Amino acid sequence: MGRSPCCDESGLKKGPWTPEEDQKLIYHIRKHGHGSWRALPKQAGLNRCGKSCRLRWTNYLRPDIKRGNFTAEEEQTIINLHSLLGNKWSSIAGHLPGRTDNEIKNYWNTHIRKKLMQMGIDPVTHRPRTDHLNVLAALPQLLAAANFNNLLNLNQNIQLDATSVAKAQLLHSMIQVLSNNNNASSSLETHHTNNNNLFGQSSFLENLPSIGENLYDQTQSLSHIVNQPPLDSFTSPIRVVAHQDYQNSIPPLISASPDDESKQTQMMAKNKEVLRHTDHTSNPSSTSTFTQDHQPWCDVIDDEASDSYWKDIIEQTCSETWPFRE
DNA sequence: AAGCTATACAACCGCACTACA
DNA sequence: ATGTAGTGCGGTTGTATAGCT
Repeated sequence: MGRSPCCDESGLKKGPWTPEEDQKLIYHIRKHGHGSWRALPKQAGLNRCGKSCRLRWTNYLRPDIKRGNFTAEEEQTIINLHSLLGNKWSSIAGHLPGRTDNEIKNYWNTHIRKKLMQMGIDPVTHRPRTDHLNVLAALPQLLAAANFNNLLNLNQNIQLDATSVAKAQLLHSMIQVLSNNNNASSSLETHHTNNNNLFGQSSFLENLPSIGENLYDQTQSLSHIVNQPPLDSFTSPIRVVAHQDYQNSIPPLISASPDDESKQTQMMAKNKEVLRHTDHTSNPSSTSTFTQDHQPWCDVIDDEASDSYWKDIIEQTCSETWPFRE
């Protein structure tokens, strides 16, 4: 059960590999296989520990490694899988042939994570990074979104796409926050007082309840029509506690109670089970299917870049809440 | 042009686990 | 039952380089 002391030896070289070292390692492995990693450095004439050789080979020199930029599909797959698996980089790598866990981890930390944060998505939870002050800050956009009738014209278009549902869900959740915090008018008024231009109209506060109810009604009726949680209840960052709960009350934007957390945990387990049964191979086609079936909310939004007010909502919400982010 | 800062990525560290003697 | 070797894995660090002042 002990730990390997392989790297404890002194005198072994550390740091970046030289092309000569790479050549030695490649030549040796091609000729003899890696066999025992511990014995390899000596046999190959390398002044490195076996662990270092193994890492260099598996992360960089292996012939089946796919170098170069990640494709949009790969990026999408990573996001989807990360929302289900968390930081299980090796598991994620199993779904991306030719990519290593280290490469995916680095790409996540340097690109995707930042991207999600800029969109107002918490890269850990895959939920919107909002609190009520953010929602308030985004209210100008919400007001614009009150023009929502086009989107929600159910008489004309009963076949709602995922994008519409995602938008409805976002609004729905924001409105819930408003409703929950409507009593906290002191905070609202403070905000209002300090930001006279925030709402752009002095009568905003008086109109707020009716605006909220209107949107609430619309999104509420939408959820009834859809007759299922608006998005995959796990993949969507705005989580739905349970179907019946969703129909009877506004779902919480971010679960706060232990009970909600336990439901979410159950949901996560269920989704992982589904993933295990539907996507347990590493072949690209299954990954592709997964990607399409579980397109996350953030990308639904992203796909609709033309809907600028939605992007504005996300961006402003994000910028108001996390002034310290990159 | 020089210095500073941020970013990206390769490599390392250390814990956990399995297999085996 | 116990200790060691081997390996997997996630987190962290180091370094080269691009971008900015």
